[in-house]
Amino acid sequence: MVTKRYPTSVEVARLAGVSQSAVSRTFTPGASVSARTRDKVLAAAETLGFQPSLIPRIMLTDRSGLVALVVGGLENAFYARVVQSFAARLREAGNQIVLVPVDSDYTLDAVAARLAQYRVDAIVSALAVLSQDAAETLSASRIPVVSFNTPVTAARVGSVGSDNALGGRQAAALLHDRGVRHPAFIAGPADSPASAERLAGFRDGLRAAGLPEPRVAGSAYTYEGGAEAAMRIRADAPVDGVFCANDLCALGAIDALRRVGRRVPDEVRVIGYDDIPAAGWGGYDLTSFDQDVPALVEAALAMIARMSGPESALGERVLIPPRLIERGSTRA
Amino acid sequence: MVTKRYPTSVEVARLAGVSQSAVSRTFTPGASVSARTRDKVLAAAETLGFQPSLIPRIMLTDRSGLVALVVGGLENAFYARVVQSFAARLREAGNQIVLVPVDSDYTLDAVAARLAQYRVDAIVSALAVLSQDAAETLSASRIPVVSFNTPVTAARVGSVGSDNALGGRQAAALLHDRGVRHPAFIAGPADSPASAERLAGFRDGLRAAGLPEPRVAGSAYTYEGGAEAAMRIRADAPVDGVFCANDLCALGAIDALRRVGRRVPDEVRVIGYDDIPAAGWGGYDLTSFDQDVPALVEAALAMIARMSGPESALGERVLIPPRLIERGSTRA
DNA sequence: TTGAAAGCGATACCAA
DNA sequence: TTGGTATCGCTTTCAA
Repeated sequence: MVTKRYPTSVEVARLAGVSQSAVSRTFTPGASVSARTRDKVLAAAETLGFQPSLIPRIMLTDRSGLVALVVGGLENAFYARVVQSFAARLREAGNQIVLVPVDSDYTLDAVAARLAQYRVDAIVSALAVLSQDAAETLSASRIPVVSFNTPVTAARVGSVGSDNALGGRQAAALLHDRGVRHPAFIAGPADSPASAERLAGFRDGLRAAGLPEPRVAGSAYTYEGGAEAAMRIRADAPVDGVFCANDLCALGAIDALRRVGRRVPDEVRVIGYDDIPAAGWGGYDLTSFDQDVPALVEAALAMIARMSGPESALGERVLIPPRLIERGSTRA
Repeated sequence: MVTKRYPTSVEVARLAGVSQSAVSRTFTPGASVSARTRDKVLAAAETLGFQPSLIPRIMLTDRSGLVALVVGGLENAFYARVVQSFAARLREAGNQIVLVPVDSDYTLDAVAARLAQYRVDAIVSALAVLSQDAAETLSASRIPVVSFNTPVTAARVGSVGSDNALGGRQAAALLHDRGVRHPAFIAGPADSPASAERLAGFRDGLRAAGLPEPRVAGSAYTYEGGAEAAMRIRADAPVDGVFCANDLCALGAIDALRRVGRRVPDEVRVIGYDDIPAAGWGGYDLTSFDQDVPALVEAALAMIARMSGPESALGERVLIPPRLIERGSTRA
């Protein structure tokens, strides 16, 4: 025999000697119930351990109060912070987070369908890379989608991101100011739009400062990737300033450079992106860009609210200016 | 006017010219439908963009397929890994994760009620500290609860954790072996059971090795906390070996010690716990304990399965032996 | 203020 | 293989 798990409003009503409707009203803020009835109901509910189910309400309203957060790579502290920030704001709004960690785009199709079946109210993709195909799959679910740091064009899909080009330009200006003559860029995955935008801005800034084209090496947005890329760049040419697509890469690069005897920042200046906690740690003291996660999250939620209305905002994009956090890794 | 968000099986049935039951069967694996009917249904479903709702099924079965994961401090890479590991296994089982980041115990009461209303199938608490009160709140929800790294006693609440005492003993043995004479322990928060157990084991091990009682300083399981604690210990006495309650503390301690000119590992050996990625980074090369997250997760899921049955396992506890990962911070 | 009754959108059983 | 119908636990009219 299957154990009955939850008491229902009917059982509470029976115990309290009132109608089921009375129970429902007691748990509906602002409904009209007499104090006497309410007390009886609450007493009965207490005895039975009754918690009104939210499920029927979802059925009635098609709104679940669930917001899906699709993430890859929580090991990057930046995304951990994004999740925390979302969580805090969504909780204030009474929503729950459905976390969907994803390894690659491949699993995203199945995920989108599943989320639709749960009637989630919105999907936030915090994937470093979101393919156009995947975006369209999500778009087809008719659920408002906001993509973090990946501009995509599809109906009911908006995007919010750091102003990467601006950050890139600032990085170039700072390195120039610190006397760098031979700049390099350690990129993220080839298909990462954020990395591409940071590089584009970096190039613009270098050009404006009269500096040469940067050496470029790709990595994987990871510590190890940054270390390898730094070695490839170094074998290539004399480099005295490196802008990295994110902090994890930058930390790997710093360690790799030091391992082969290059001094940071004395011989090579390094800049990262994200301002993760480790950037401030003793041995690194990494100059970086704070993406302003709270502002990003705020913008994402506002966009979702707009898209949840009858008319669907299409392809909207919001950029948040990053804040340069200067530390020791760019000392002149 | 409210926009209708999702097409229903009735609408699909009408369009396909079949009964609603036929639609349901088409989407029920292993149900008997003729190929002809199924094709008509699928075509209609495709046109309308129909995805069968999971909500009615939850109502019928009281099983949502939702598992709640309560976490504090995702900024600790260890918990990020725990979440990823859970996610992977739960997805295989067809479950979704409801992520509940929590700042303190205080919010946990509201959280438990909310989760009960969503009819989540289980709750996993990966909080570093779970008070007895909070455990009882969760227990009262009648939902199976598994607590990570925090032994608690309450009905339907089990716990899974690293064998912290064993780790502590191994840490003592290793330090002794490396010639340490003046040991210290940097603890987590005063109410953290994991920290207390690691310390207890460490004390046992030191005693067995004929070493003196360790100096002890509390911290907050953070980088900054570890740095401060290291300074307090140092002001106190000559210390040449430090076992830290977790890696984050250990990294902070290493940086703080080096800042004041102590050489690690030459003058002071350091051991952490968790084996987070940063432990392997160049400047640190921190010896640590791998808690074996996959095994912990496996054990937690098995426990949940047992508790979901009719009879509720009470206060069960499973310990997983940690693996010592020796690196440069404990070179003799 | 209260109770009765009609849905919400699926599943599952029953006859046909 | 099919279609009709009861059912899950609520919220929401509608009368009383």
